[in-house]
Amino acid sequence: MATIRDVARLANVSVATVSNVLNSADRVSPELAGRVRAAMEKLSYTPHAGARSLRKRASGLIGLVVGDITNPFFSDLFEAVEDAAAASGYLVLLCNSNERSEREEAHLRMLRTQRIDGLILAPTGAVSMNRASLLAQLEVPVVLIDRAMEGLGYDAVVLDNRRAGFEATQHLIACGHRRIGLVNGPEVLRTAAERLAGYREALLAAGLPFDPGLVRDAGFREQPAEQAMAELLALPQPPSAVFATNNLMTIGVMKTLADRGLACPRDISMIGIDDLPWAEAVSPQLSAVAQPVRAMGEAALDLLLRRLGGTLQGPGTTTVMAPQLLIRRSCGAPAPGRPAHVD
Amino acid sequence: MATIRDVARLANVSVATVSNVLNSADRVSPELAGRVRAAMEKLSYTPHAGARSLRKRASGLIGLVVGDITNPFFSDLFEAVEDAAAASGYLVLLCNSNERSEREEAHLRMLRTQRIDGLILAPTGAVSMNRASLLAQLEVPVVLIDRAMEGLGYDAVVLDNRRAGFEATQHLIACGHRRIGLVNGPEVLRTAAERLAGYREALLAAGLPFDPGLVRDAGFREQPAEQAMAELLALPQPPSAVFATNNLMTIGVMKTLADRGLACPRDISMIGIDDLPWAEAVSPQLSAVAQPVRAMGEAALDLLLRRLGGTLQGPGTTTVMAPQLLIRRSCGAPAPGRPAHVD
DNA sequence: TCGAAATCTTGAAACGTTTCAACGGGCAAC
DNA sequence: GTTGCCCGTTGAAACGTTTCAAGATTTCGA
Repeated sequence: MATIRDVARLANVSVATVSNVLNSADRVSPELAGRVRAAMEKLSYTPHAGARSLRKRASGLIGLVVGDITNPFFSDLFEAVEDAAAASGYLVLLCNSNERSEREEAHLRMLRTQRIDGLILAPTGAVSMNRASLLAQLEVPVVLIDRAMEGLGYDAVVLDNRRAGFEATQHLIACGHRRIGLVNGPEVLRTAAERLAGYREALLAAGLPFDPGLVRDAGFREQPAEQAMAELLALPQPPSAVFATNNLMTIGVMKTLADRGLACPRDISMIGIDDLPWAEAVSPQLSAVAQPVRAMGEAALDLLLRRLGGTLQGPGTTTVMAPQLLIRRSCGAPAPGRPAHVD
Repeated sequence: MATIRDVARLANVSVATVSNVLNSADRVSPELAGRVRAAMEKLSYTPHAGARSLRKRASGLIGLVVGDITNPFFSDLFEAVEDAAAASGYLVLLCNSNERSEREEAHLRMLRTQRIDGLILAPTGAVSMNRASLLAQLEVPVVLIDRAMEGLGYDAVVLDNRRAGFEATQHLIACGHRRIGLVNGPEVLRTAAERLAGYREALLAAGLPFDPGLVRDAGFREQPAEQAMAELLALPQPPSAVFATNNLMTIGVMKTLADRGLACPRDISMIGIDDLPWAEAVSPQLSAVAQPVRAMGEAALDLLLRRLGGTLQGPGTTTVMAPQLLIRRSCGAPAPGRPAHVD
């Protein structure tokens, strides 16, 4: 494979000149630049990223670590981040921790040996001390997404979880429901706690009682959500609507409904947080509170780039993004501007 | 950040020795090795991948380029490849071309700059000459997945597409259908052509006529599939079942059905290629011909590693994987061992 | 006890870049 | 015609590793 020396030799210039046309093109005269570019073309020269990163002390790499790339939220996130990063000349290193913190830590180490310039992290579970120190050792800017980690001083981009919980619940109430099941994540996680708070707030605002028996912790996972939904249905007085606070649990809930032959909104209504790519492909089309994933990814990368560029300094900021209520047909209300669904 | 020199200094040995404990641990005496490891620990030393790759002429990086990471097939594939690669000490660089060949080519250049050791490629669309030469310039082993590219001599891992088409169609026929719509990809792609061939073969085997009016090219994409399904429904004599040859088109078809308020299998039956994570969460649960994605990813990586290790030599081989028919409830046949679905 | 062989350790070169100080030549000002 | 400056170009050092030949030490057999 051709090196920069080969190019220099062929173009009859010094190695430094070739490097200059690559990096600061204006420092070299048009004539030489032309010769150099021709030589590069002819040899189909491609610089060696390792060597470059060694000398420049910057790799052009950005790490993105997510819990489950199979989850549409994260794959959309990757897409958004990669697009934005490419526009700024960065390459994104995706790490999939499978929601296991050992894997996540192994990945962080890997990213350190790659000398990434910055990291976007969707932390899985709670913050161990171990992980905090791994992050610190990275010695690069870190932006948290989806879940904030307090006290570490990192920038974060998160959903307005309280509002998401509020709007979903409020919509259900507006559709006439008074007993609303909540399939939530573990309350030790801030996201789950806030979504629950929003739920309670909407109940309160409508003068409805809060019944703890209607809320279940399904760990933000699909299987437990199936189980949780089954429990809710087995209640002496089951809810007439259910609200699942993430997409995995939405699927779990739907599975249980499908198993029982129950249809929305005929038998029970439902709404979830996170839109799903196939939400409009099922009958009835699924209402949801969507996260602005793309915008979140872009915001995170923007924060990171500003830290890298030095434009942004000081303690970490938290960017809160507004959820978006998508009214479709799973809660009994007609979608705006469309005739009601006839069963 | 600590370098190998710092470690050497602290452990009071030479740089070469430190390198030896890192690479060929048995070449160094237990005592020194202990000192060195302690020093590394104390300095929390992490090697510099760039420098290493520069010297070793091997980066430990494997490229994976896919058309759409948002597609469950590809995100599952990434997961499988990453798991297997991690087990062999490789890091996977994921590139998402968004099904645009310019992006794909940009990515290939990027990967060359990174000096990847090998590439797994799910080619988008047809093979341009341009891309063939980019691949050649990589100068590393390449394994194709999902779609083979003939004449380039690369290893490939593909589904037995003919059989997938055959089994899906046969199942529909077994459920009593005689007019079966086919929402297919463009026949210029081998995968689409073969799936069509399987469809025709099943028809033939059952003594049913082949009606070209029942097959549509929806470009393997969702939107066109919606349209195609609408056309099929508008036929004077619409099909009683439809077979979509990938997951995106399955969603498109379902959307059209949902829009029309049509249910499976009550109003029309359907089956798709590619299983979907939520196939069991919808009513009725969706039958499908699944690709063994994990096994395919592992096979591809295995091929790659064997090329890298020199165990595998000579012209490229093609590994054909068997599809798996998942009978659920969207075609009217009762799932085995379960009572029929009552509507 | 000596020499040879085996084992461990190390200095130095090399990998492909970027960067920086220094150089040379042309040109304007005096 | 000299001085000084600016601009484009370059040689060489440095980045953090691995590798290899050679040096040092130990082991063993004769």
